[in-house]
Amino acid sequence: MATIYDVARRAQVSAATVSRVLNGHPSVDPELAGRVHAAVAELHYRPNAVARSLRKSRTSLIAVIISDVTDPALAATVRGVEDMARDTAYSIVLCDSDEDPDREAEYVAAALAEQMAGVIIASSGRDATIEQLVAAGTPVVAIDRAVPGATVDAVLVDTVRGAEQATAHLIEAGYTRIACITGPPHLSTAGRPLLGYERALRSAGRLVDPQLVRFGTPREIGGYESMAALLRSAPRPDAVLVATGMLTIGVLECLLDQGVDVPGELGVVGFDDPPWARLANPPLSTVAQPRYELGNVAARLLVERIGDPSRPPVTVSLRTDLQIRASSQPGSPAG
Amino acid sequence: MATIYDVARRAQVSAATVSRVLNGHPSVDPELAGRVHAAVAELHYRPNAVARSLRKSRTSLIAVIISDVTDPALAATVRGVEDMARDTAYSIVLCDSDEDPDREAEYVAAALAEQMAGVIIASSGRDATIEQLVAAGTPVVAIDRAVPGATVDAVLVDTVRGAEQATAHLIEAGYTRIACITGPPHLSTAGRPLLGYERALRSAGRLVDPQLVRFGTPREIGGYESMAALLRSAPRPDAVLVATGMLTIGVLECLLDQGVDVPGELGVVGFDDPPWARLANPPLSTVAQPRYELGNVAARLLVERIGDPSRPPVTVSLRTDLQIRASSQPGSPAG
DNA sequence: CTGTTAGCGCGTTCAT
DNA sequence: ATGAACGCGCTAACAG
Repeated sequence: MATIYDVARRAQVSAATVSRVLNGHPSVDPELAGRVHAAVAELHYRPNAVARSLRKSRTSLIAVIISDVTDPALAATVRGVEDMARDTAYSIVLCDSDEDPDREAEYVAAALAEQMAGVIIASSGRDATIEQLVAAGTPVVAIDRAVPGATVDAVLVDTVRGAEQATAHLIEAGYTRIACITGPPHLSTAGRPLLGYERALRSAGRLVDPQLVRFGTPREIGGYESMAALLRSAPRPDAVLVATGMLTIGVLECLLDQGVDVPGELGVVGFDDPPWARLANPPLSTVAQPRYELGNVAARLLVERIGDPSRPPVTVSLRTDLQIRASSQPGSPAG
Repeated sequence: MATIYDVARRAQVSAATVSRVLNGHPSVDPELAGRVHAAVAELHYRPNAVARSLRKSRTSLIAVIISDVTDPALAATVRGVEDMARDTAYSIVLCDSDEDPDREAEYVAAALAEQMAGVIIASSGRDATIEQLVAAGTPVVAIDRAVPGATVDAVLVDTVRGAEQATAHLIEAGYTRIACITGPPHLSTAGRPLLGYERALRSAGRLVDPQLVRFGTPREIGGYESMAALLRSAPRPDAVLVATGMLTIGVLECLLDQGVDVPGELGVVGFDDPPWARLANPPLSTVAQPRYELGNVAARLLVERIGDPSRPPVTVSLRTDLQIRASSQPGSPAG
């Protein structure tokens, strides 16, 4: 590969001048600049980004630490980050942590070692991880999680309100024993929908029955098992709110296997609004989340912070959108 | 941040020794190694990966260039790459090209500028893109696409056979006017399933009616529009094979909107086998593809090639698995 | 086995 | 406005 010195020689200038031209430094003789550009083209010169990064102590890489890209909601978020990153000449490094704090810590360590420009992280909850980044002066944006002390920017979805609306809808539809299946209790992403669920019940003068609240393991299997447990309990619930898209799939698989009639025997509202929600049998009511926008906003905040590290941290909360379909309306024709 | 010299000073050794210890170089006095490790711990020293990369003219980054990570099939592939990459201490840089050759070229340029260790690419078809990588000596693995001249390693799914089996199944189920909706004609990923479809028809002594073959634009919308066009045509098809997961969603949306009875009025076999396939109304028959494994194998090949650039290129072909459900069996109870 | 030296390619002083 | 010199942090030669 040609270096900046090769270009300099060919253009009859110094390497410093080549550098200036390439970085759009203002005061350079147009004549020389022309020669430089010509030499660059002739040699197919491409600046070495690694050398530049070493010199500037900063790469143009943004780490995105999430649990798993195969979760469609997270893939959408990643895509939102990437589109913004591209516009601002950053590349993204994908880090799937599977909610494992140790793996998350490894990725954070890598981000530090690689001198990444910033990190967007859906933290599984160990505060020390984010603190390490902050301590190193690396710009961070937390997603899906409020950070205690608000030391960093954060972008989240108002799942409290989303769950509250969904639960209110189920109550209004006439369901009386409404269950809630959410994620592992140690994740804050699990607690927030639960809060909304409880809030709606209380607003309607209902009691919260602990028997009807289940904390599933992540992914489909958690939804499947939690639903199975609920069906075995007595008395059975007559409706269920499921707090993530992945859990929702497991719940529906369980209901299919058990031959439960939806929405007659059991009303269902899921989370996330995948394209197949209306193709399901019956069409599935969901709490739609702006996952792409979440990533996009997070990336914007990160880029802003890289540009101005002293800006006070902000927290952005995005709203959900309740999509009512047949699965939560007992009066409508069943599938 | 502490540098290798800080560690050297504190451990009373030279920087070279520190480097040797850190890189597991064989012959170093255990005594000195101990001092180095102690100093590393005390200073919280973390090697600067950028400096190392500059020195070695190679980073530990692998670029994964695909069309769009929000396609679940591609997300699974990316995950397959990442798991293998993690095991071998690489990080992955995600590049969504949206099938745009220009954007793809940009990402390739970035991979070169960033001195990435290798590239895994689902190329949209411009040969020059891959050639550029090869010319620069960057290890490449092509996925979902055979490369002319077999100059690089490739991993693909035998969609020819998958489509052939699916079509044969539709014929056997009694359908007589079987249509095929595939991707844009300029993508080789579109042509291969088509080939299998035609092959199955010919084997059964049927003619291939060009009216029944549609090349959709990518994503759901392409499936929707192609299906709508087929429904307007006369005589209508009585079955359809859809060659990608994203197109399949669009097709099903169209059928739902048009109130077409599946599988009675129209039999459907889709591609990819998402968890929701059995939750659909009616449960969807699909050609399941080993997408995770595809990425995993591609990553393994890439790592091998990085280790031994002279190894002759290989092409690996993975098999599909036909999942027969209600959508392609007119005899079974409709949804 | 260890230390000294050199240089990966670039951006940025400091002079001119 | 331009060029010379230096150093970002590390590892690979080479000596010893």
